[in-house]
Amino acid sequence: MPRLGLTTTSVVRQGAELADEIGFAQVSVTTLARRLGIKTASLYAHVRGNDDLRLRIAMLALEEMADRADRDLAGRAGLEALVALGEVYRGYAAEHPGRYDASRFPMDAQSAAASAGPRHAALSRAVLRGYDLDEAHQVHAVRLLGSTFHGFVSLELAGGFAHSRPPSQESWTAILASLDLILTNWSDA
Amino acid sequence: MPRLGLTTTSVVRQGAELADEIGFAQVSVTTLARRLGIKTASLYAHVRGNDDLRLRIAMLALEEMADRADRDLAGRAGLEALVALGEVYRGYAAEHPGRYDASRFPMDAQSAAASAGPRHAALSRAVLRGYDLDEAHQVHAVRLLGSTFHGFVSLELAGGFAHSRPPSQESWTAILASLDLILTNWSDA
DNA sequence: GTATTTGCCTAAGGCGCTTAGGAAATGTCA
DNA sequence: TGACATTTCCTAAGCGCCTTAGGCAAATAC
Repeated sequence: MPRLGLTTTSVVRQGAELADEIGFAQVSVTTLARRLGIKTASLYAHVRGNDDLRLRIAMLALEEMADRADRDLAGRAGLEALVALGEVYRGYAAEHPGRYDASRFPMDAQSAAASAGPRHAALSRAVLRGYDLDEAHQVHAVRLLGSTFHGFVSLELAGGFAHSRPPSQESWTAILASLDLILTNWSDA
Repeated sequence: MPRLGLTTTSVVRQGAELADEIGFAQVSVTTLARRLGIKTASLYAHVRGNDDLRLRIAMLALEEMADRADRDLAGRAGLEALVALGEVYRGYAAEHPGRYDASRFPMDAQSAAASAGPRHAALSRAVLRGYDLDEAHQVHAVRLLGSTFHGFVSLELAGGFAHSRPPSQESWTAILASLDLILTNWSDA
């Protein structure tokens, strides 16, 4: 029997692909093994089990999004940076819906700290540097960005805007403009 | 063997209770049957199966939230109504985390239309009546409210703000004020 | 070329979801 | 009240998924 030369890394990457194809909820050691053409039990050489597999896919997705944001935010500030960061999340969710869902996988504190989660908070703070917020307001602004981006993207992904006009892109643009307005005039609120 | 006199309604209500206690993800015909003190197979007299049970809990949660909003929005307008609507979702999630998670259960178009989902859209539009938005802008504003409320609440529920200062309540207040600012000055954006 | 490690296998136990069919409690109507 | 129909809950059984244990053969180390 020929070997495939799988590693933990490659198995997790294939798991992420599978998530994009059939949905993160359907990804398991069994469905992944089927796709890889091996027996389920064989996967246990690379992954501790079902939860471990799903957790690793989640970590991969968070890393990929952070990498993309690092790249797309370089050299941008203000509204331009805000739009770019939003586009990272929305674009990633559109291209990799399963991975995006995975990134919402609930993690224990240990894994969360080791994940790229903290990088994402730093990315929001980087965008906010282009606005004139003092330290006290900044935390709230970070949370506002996180809430709005995640909220919009997950509603869109779940099909919440699918059967209504106008297309969600218009709302997305309007919402980014609104956020810019808020951040510019934060002190008045 | 004594009968318990279960009905579909009572079974679903107990399922919702169970979701709040152990998390919606853990709710199934098996865990619910255990809690009710009956055999798993017996539940199939009241519910078509696992998915049906979870769907019905989701519909119940949506109805309950809409009822609560109807009650709390009565006689309020403007910022007051905005705060009240936000409080409905955040408060419901705090009191009934499992039910709130259930309300995010992905539904087919058929069930979504039959659910209280449309009532929620109407509730947002009711709040927006207190602001001076023309029809074209209103859709975007509805989506902004939905995104921000859902985004914040689900991040908070997932523990996203748990290990950071200041307490999320402060951010929530700040975010509501921001939304009010946006809605008041929407035309300028 | 031998020894070790590693990748994938088969076998098997346990549990959850679901269907089929039976028995007892409840409801209906003369 | 008593006969019948309905409903509720049961046991039994099949299937699929998750996981562990142990074996064999391919790759690697020396």
